[in-house]
Amino acid sequence: MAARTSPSTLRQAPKPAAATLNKHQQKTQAMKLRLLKAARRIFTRDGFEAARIDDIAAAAGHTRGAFYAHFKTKEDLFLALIEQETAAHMDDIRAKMHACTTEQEQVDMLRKYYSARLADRAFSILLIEFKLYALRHPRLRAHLADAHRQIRDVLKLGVEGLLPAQFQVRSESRELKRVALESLLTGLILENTYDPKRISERQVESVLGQMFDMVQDLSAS
Amino acid sequence: MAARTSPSTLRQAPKPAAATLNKHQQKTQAMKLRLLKAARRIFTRDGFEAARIDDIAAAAGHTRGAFYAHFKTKEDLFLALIEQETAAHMDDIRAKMHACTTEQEQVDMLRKYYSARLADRAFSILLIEFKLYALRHPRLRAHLADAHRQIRDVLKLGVEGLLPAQFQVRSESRELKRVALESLLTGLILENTYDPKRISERQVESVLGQMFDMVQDLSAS
Amino acid sequence: MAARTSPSTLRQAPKPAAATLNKHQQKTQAMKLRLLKAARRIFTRDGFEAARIDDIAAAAGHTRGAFYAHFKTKEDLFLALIEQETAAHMDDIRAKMHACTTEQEQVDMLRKYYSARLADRAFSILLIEFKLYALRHPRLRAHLADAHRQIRDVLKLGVEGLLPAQFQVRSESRELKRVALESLLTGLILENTYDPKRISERQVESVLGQMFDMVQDLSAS
Amino acid sequence: MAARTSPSTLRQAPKPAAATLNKHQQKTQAMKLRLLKAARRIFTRDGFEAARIDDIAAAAGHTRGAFYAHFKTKEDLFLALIEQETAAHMDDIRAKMHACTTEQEQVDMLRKYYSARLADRAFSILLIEFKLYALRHPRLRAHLADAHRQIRDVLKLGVEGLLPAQFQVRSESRELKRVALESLLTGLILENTYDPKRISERQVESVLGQMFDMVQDLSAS
DNA sequence: AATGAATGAGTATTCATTCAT
DNA sequence: TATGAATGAATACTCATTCAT
Repeated sequence: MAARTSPSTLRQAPKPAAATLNKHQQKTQAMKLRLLKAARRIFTRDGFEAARIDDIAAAAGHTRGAFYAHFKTKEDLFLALIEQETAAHMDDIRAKMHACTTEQEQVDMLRKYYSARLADRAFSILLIEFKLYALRHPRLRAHLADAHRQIRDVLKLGVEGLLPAQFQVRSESRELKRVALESLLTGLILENTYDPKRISERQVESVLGQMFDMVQDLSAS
Repeated sequence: MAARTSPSTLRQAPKPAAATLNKHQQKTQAMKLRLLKAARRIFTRDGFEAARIDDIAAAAGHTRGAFYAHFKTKEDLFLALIEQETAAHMDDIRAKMHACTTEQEQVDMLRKYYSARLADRAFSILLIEFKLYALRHPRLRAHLADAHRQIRDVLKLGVEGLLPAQFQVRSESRELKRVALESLLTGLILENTYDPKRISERQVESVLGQMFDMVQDLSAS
Repeated sequence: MAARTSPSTLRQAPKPAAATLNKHQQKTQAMKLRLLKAARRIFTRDGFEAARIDDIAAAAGHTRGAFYAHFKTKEDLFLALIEQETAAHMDDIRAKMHACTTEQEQVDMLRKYYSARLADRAFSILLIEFKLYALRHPRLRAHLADAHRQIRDVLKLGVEGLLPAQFQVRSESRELKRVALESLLTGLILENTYDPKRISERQVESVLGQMFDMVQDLSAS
Repeated sequence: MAARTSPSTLRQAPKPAAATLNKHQQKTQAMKLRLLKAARRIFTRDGFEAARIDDIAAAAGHTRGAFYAHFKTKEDLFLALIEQETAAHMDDIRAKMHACTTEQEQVDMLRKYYSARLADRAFSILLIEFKLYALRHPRLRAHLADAHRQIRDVLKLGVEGLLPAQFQVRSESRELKRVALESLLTGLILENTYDPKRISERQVESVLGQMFDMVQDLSAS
């Protein structure tokens, strides 16, 4: 019956959760993770639209039916994947933040983070494709964007307060800067992947780094 | 029939071209243009994959058959359209540059140009889709990127020397700045269209404007 | 498990039956009845093909597994339901017959019975669907028709002798009249449900009533 | 593009119609008829729901695509088939009417007509199934019933005035009698096909004949 | 050049049924 | 007996492309 994957599914109350899982639930959880792993592989390889459920299920060592026992639709799976990825990113940032002692270290860490996403361009491109898909399906767009935003919001809470001063300004302004950097990153990755001769990976990194430094001067409008 | 539209098809030696065309050729050329115009409308409305040949042909006042008499495939039409549009954009910039008398006017013109593209977001999105399509079809990617670059290069020659001082630095640096701004624009348009609640059109314009001003400080790497 | 439900399953030797049932068997029997009740609701609501096992099981307060512990297949359940209902109808008539004291009362009762079936059109339609299903599955048809007829025959015995004079003629003739009226009812219900504009419920009742009165003149052929 | 088959498609203005058809149109018409013939065979063999478009197309010597060039959907095809059959029946009645000299002959002819439909029970059963299908798809029901009614109405016009006196009463009453007889026929055919032991074909014919005679006394309600 | 009939590839999803617990 | 994860069969319809005129 594939319970609708809510943003919190994978991040339930930490205490009882993992501990309380009986054998059955553990198996279910494992299967879900296997499917997500397979989905990431197939989605990044073929793109969201071209990816076939059968391929994903097979990549997870099962058949179609198993997939539908865990996810309602292909979109649902994609959202779950985004959530997982976003959560992993957030956890990563959080961990690294804790390891920083000075504010400068934190700034450097964040710059590195954006640069690092270049290494995972396949996922960034997948995200672009998904947004395009949403745009072309108006009835879904609002719903998907909401779900997407919700995922970000829920996970962001855990990072709050850990960011260095210049990212602490008004929340609104902070978010705007983040969007600007992410959009730039998105655009650069697309261009670099489409035509590496026009802009190389090194150049993308350079532009991104400089923009990262400039962004502090951006004023919310 | 339907010769594969090469990048130069629409931009042949200007002088003999129109003159030498007999009535038959003129008719053919007119039909082709009508199809391209229709294609622009349908492609931006529905996207590449969802756009139907029938709709495009109908929008041009004909049926399928007419389409196939002028273009080999849907992809071929898509490519021709992108090429035509890219060329048109470049021509547009060149023309406006010529109309500028002071350096400040030129800077203002360029800022306006970027802002203006916000108004034609449908085409920007189609361009994203085009690049994504190219990425998912490796055999085409290199070819398309080359053709695309070639168009830009040919047309850029006419713009050279017209740009204001701060855009004149090393050509390489100038091109990098342009790519950075375009990428930012692309990313922002995508995000704004996908989720206007995350970043509004006004905010996109603001961010873009500020980046436009800052970009002079970008150093080529 | 789940023994194929034979026509006699629910009508075993009355005496030892209920008495001999131990707690376990009683529970089982109760569950079975709950499932049949749920099945009636779902089948009449959705039709045989569209009805989902999950819905039926859920309507009975359980899950799939419980269903398969009691019935071999969906078809098996369908058959059991038809059998139960047919038996119930016959029992109903018999009981009401007993309650009649004059011949006129009996005739009125019968007329009411036919009218009443209009109120339960959902079941009449399900019965049509059942017969159609049987027709499309030749291997089942003969078996089902036999079982169906057997039920009628067994239960009819109890009604014999209770019918008013004009229904007493030769049993063969009586049965023919009954079939004619039932067939007319079936056809009218189907048409009225399909297109109430062609024949309204009031008209159905009127036609049925007149035919009921005329039927005495029907001669067995 | 499969023009929506309107009730008049097959019965256009008689004079210019057949004559004006050019080779192309004649071919198209022939293909359509071939598909209808195939549809009748497959539909009556497998039933409406179970019949596969591919099978129908194949039976007509073509592939799916050819089918969709002539009919919008399976339902559309079915409606076209009903129209064709109804038209054929009407034509048949009309012709036979003309051949009658006395009123009594006409009544006998009509009685024979109803009896004759017994020979085409497969089609009657198909009609039952289709109505059931419509019932189970509420969003379609009204539309289908309307289309169905429209077909009957259009074709009925041609028979008007030809019917014997007792069928001439008020049109409303006449229609009700017709529905009653048809419903009875439907119900009897279903029962006879489901269980020939309960009511034989001979008995169906007998019952039908007697009802036919009685029907004159039916009063519209 | 243009028409339009014909081809045929391509797939997410539902659900009855089974099976391990 | 009951659960629920997993299996796998089954199918109408769209539309780019081709081809006979």
